[in-house]
Amino acid sequence: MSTIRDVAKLAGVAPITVSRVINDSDYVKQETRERVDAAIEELGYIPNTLGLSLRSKKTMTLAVVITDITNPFWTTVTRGIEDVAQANGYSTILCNTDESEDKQEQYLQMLLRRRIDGILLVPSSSNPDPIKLVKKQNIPIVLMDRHVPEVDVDIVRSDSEEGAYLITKHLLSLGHQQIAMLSGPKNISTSVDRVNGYRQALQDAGLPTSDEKVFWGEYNKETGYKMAEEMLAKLPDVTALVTSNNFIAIGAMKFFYGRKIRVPEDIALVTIDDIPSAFTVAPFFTVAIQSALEIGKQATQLLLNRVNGATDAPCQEVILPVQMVIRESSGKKVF
Amino acid sequence: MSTIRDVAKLAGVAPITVSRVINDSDYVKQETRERVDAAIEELGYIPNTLGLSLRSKKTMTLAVVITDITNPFWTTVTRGIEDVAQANGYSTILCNTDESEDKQEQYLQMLLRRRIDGILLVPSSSNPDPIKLVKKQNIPIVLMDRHVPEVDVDIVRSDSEEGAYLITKHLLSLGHQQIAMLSGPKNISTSVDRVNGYRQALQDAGLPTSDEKVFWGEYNKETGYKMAEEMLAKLPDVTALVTSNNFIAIGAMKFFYGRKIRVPEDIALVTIDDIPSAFTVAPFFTVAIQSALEIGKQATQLLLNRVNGATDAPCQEVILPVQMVIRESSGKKVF
DNA sequence: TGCTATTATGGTACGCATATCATGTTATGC
DNA sequence: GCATAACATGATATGCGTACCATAATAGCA
Repeated sequence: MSTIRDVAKLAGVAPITVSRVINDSDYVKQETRERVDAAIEELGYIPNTLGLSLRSKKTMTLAVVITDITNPFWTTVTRGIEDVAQANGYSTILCNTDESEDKQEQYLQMLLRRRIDGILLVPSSSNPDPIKLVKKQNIPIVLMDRHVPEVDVDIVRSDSEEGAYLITKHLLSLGHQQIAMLSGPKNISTSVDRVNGYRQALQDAGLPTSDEKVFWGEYNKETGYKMAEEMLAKLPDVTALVTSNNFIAIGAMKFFYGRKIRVPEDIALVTIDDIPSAFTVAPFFTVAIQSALEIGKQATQLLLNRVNGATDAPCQEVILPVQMVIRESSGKKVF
Repeated sequence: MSTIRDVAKLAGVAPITVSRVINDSDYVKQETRERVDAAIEELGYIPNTLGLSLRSKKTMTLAVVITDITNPFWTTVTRGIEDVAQANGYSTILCNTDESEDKQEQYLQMLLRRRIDGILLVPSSSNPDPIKLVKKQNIPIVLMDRHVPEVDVDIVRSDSEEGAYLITKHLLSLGHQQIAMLSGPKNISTSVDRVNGYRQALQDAGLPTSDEKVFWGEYNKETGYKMAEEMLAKLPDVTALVTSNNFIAIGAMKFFYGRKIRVPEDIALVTIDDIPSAFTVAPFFTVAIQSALEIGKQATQLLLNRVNGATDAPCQEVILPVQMVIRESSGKKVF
């Protein structure tokens, strides 16, 4: 692979002149420019950004660290990130942690070694240490979706608590009194927030908020299934269900389907996080929708402000509103 | 951010000694090692791979260029790639072209500039030029899923033709004679192959293979919907449908659902590419399943063989078998 | 004791693009 | 015709980690 020196030699100029032609950064005589362009063409020269990055201490790269690449919610966030990054001349590296702290740790190390300019992170747990490590290296970082205690850091997230509150209230307004919650992990803030929103709604309605109605699991279909099973065994009187994300909802649905329990006739079901329309024939779930694209865009904008040094303002928390969409799964009024 | 020289100074040794400690690459006295480790710790030193890559001409990075990050088929392929890459000490950069040739071109340029070690590409069209460009730079490249004419290049793909052949034959075996095909784009090999498989099955059954029964669209839900609509208007006698991928199938289903046309009672439907179980309550489509994970793994293995210089064998084409799974959407025997 | 093998450490140069400074040439204005 | 501005090109140094070569101290052995 040829270098700028090869091009220079072939064109009979100094390397710096080639650089000037490529970047259009200074006076170059038309005739020289043509000679250089011809040499570039002939050699198939492609500039090497490694040398440049080494010198400029800029890689023009942002890292995106998400927890589940198979969840369209995150790929949509990623799309938002890519759009804003690209528009500002930045590339992105996408890393998938599978909700594993170990993988997250490994990826962060790798990214720091590569001197990427900034990180967009969905933390795989509430452990603040990995974030502290990044901050210590003075690499700008913005969290998405989940907050983490003990660190001062920019974050863009949806109002999980409000979302859960809204959909729970919707169930209450339909007349349900026995409402259970199938939640995500205890060490992820969104799970906790959503449980809190659910509890708040019950409390505001003057209903008890017993711990036994809350089930903690993972953000996936399998534990959704298991939690629904467990719930039914323990609490046969439950008439409505709040699930903490789309996969849990599908898992629960699968369980009910297998047991010939009808949704919403036998049990009403609402969830947070929509199932992307590409996968659904007819939207069915009553949901609190987070605007994934917006999370990605705003987080990236925030990050770029830091990266470009445009801001050294104190860290901020951007909380985006959620939107409730009422569909079939929550059913009609029950009295 | 500190450098190896800062560490060296603090530990009172030469930079190269620090390098030896970090990489465990040569004799270092225990006591020196401890001093260096302490200095690394104190400064929070993280090695910079840019300098190394510049010198070694290895970035230990593979690029993954896919066409649709929201399609779980591709994210599963990506997962397979990541697994094998990671196991061999390579990182991956994921790029999403949205089926756009322009975006693909841009990404390839960017990747070449970064001197990534190899590329795993799902070509966004049958245009061989972008691939020729990469080959000209001597960067190993492996295609996935789709073949492209006029270039000698490694490729790992499923047997699309066979898949379409199998599911069409299944429809024939159930007694259907009027079978239409909703296909992907004309300039993507998988679409063409699948149409060919469909035609072959009809031909083998002694049925005509008229062009008007084949509809060409995009690999997404929207054109699936539109093609179904168009198909019904033009060919009301059709009793069964082959769709070329999962999103087209869902789009068609949505159309039938809106028109209260029952699948499979009123029209049978089979497709290629499964809908991942995470999104489905009860699997419904009769499908020809491609093993996405396997495509990713084998493609990466092939690529790494080239990258490590283990092989300069002629390019090969790996064709993986597809598996037919019969479910409800194809219905029962009709006579 | 003297000699080779092992252990331990350092100096220099390199890869690539460009910032900075320097120099030379042509055009412009009065 | 001369000073100044605009145009045009180049030499050198830099960032970071390590390959390569060199040196020195210690250990092992005859």
